[in-house]
Amino acid sequence: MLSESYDPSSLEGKWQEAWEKRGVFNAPDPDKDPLKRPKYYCLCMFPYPSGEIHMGHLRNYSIGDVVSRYKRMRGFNVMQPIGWDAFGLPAENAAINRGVHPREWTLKNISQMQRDLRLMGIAYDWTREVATCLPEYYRWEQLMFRRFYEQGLAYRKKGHLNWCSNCETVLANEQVHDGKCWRCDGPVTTRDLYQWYLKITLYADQLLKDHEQLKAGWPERVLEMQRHWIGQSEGCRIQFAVENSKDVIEVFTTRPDTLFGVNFVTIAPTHPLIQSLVSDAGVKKIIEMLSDQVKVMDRGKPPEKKEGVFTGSYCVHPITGERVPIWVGNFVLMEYGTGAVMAVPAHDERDYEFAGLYKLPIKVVINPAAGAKAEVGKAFIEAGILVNSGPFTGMKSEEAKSKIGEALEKKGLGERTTQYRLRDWGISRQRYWGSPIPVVYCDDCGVVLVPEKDLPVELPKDVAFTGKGGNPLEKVETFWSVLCPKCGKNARRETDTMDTFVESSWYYARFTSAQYSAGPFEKRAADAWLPVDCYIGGIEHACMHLLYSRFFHKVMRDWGYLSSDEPFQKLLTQGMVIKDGAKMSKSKGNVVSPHAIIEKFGADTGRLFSLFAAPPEKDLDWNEKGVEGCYRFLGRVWRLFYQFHAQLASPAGTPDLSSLSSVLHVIRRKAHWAIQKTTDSIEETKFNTAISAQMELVNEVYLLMARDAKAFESPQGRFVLREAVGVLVQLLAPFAPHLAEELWAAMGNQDFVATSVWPVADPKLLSDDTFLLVIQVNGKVRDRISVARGLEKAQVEALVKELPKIKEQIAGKSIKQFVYVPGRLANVVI
RNA sequence: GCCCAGAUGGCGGAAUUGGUAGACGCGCUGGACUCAAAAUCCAGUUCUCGCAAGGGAGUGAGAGUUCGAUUCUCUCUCUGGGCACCA
Repeated sequence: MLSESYDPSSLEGKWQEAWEKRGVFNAPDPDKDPLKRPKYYCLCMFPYPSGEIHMGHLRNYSIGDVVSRYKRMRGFNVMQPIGWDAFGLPAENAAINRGVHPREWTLKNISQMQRDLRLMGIAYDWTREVATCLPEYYRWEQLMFRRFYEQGLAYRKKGHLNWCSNCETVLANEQVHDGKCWRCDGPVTTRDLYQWYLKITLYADQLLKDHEQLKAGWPERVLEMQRHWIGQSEGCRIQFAVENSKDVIEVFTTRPDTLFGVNFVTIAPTHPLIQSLVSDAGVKKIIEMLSDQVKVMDRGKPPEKKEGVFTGSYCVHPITGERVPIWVGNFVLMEYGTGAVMAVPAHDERDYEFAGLYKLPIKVVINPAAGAKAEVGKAFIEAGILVNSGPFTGMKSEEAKSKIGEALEKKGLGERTTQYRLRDWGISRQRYWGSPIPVVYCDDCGVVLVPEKDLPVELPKDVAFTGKGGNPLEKVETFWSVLCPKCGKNARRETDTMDTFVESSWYYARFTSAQYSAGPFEKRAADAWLPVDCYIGGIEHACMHLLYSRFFHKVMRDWGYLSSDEPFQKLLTQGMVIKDGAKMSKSKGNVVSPHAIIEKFGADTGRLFSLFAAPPEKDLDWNEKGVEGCYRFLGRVWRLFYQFHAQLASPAGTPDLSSLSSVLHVIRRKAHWAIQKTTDSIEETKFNTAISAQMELVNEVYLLMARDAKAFESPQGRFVLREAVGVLVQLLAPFAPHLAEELWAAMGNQDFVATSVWPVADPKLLSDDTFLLVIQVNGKVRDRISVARGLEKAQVEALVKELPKIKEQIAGKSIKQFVYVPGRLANVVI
């Protein structure tokens, strides 16, 4: 028995329970699906369990839920899992600030957020839930680390690293924002530490090339960002022998064609050869100064002005044999290329500026090609024709690039290579709350992997969190004091833990067989489910997470763990939730809690608004009035249904539909139009327009009700009404699933609307015999008439010319042209 | 500085990809219902001139292509995001 007014609180919990009890959203593996449906793996980026769900989550999961509920109704075997990205710094900070153990804090947050997600009614397969902080999960990561190491894909090196003294942890370059720690905003200094690295650079080429496979499903701007992040450039490594020394300075250049224009070589202040090249103590000091500046630059800020100093040493030009002075420049980065550049001031802007600053010679070796022009007082950086370049004079830049490269290769003084901007991924973190790196250091044996049988290396529970003095694990002797697995002597366990991006690099694969206990995941299941068909999350992950997981996927493929090349077929990046012009955040005090919204209006309303207010990829402006509007719409649906629920409660029979009254015909057409529009909009991931189509359908029915209340009483009227309302309920099901389920049941259906078959529009009801012809004169709309389809241009022209309004316009003027677009408009050009 | 994205009523946003600009929602105005209010239903709502019929302007600014431009091209301004002396 339906209540008179829409009361979400009385029905949402009921349906959530019913779905879960019947396991409606639990997906059998595709190769074991009794219904043999095609698979659809829909995944939202899993949350960090920070405590409460926020609006960004509500939005993210509402989007994912529309996709997965829609696909299910379209006949797919949909798997939408959920889990927890549960390692990370906030838990450790909570331990420091509030004395709660990170594990307790995290697990408590998880159970809180599980409740929240259930309240939202998201269609999750809870049987596949994972939490990355549990040994059942991270043990496999340790196993994979072993493989990385065994295959030379993991290595240790001392690095010049960003150090946050606040968090007492190393930060990746990309985790430093404005010279501050991205998480705590504390100041960043530098430190030299041994770190574990994963060789993502080895896959740079593939990560770039396989963009080809992603073109159709990923937003172009994300690919663009990754392209820049990987930063491929073709060029040459060239060796400049240091005069009177065995040392060699190697440079990388994308312009070997300008080799004869080298006036000097500039090396980074942190270049390893500095000590041997610079003798004078005063000069050393300046270089130290420069070196400090480069450290600043490493953190994201270029030096205000170029500075440099002559080392006093020379090197030898690889082809001409000329003496080339060696300078140190504060703008040369040790991290990119070789830490040294050949300076060609005539054809490089930075070198030009530097040469001007220190009054260095500028030798022109490229002339503009015919038609092009060089500007006076500037470097000519484009390609052209070589001059003053010995045997290469007269060649075009492109040709010279390969010819000079060849010549260098012959002499053994250079090679053509591809250079990447991408750096290897440092994964060591000096933190407690992460997966231990399964390594032991032995004085005799060196680096020794923890044997597979001893995995997982579990985090000790009894640890003190003071917030001072580095990683708490270093103070747990029972943890780090171990016997060498190889020789049995006293040894020391690695106390660094892994970057949490490691966990999120393969969780999507774990979901395919979350309970599997013989490996990270079962190959059969992974191959059955992967790649993820639709991956949904924030654009901020464009370069880090989305590159790391692509890298992991390829490595796992090469190990034979799975067979696909790419993890995510389609990527949907969603915008931020904004309120009063700023991102919703605690610090800004403009947070609206999803809880409050669910309590006041129900989950359906919250979901609906987050989908209606903006298309997914755009920022969403939170507006309480708009939320009320969505609530009103659902109420309108409810009242419409309530008014007729006696008629709607059972099937309407099959009356003759060939002679419908015009109002009923209009309703039918609108219902089928709404099916088509909603379907198209969802396919294009424009959920806002899908919802507006449903609103239009409701408005149409209301209008008829107001004008001809008895129209629905005839057998045909009953049929049309039931068809329209039934369609509406189904179209609404991915957006407002609880309400839809309630009304579906009230229509006498025994199954769930969630598993019902998505309606299909009747094409006959989508087109019309006539259309509204727009008539323009010189491109300006002057009239509109309804005309039959299929008229010839001449017929239309005759028709148009007789219209009084048009006659008036063309009186006394000659017609230059008559444009007719069938089905749309006519334009009279006078 | 470089790269990417964007700019449409009072507001959030539509527009079949070159063909009626402003769907849908919010807000506002008026009406019905009510003793009244709320809720609900109906109507109107880009600006501007006009009593009206009707005219004019209009998608950040300026130019261009076209019968026709929110859509394509160029220049500029602003906003958001990313990267940064990348050789």
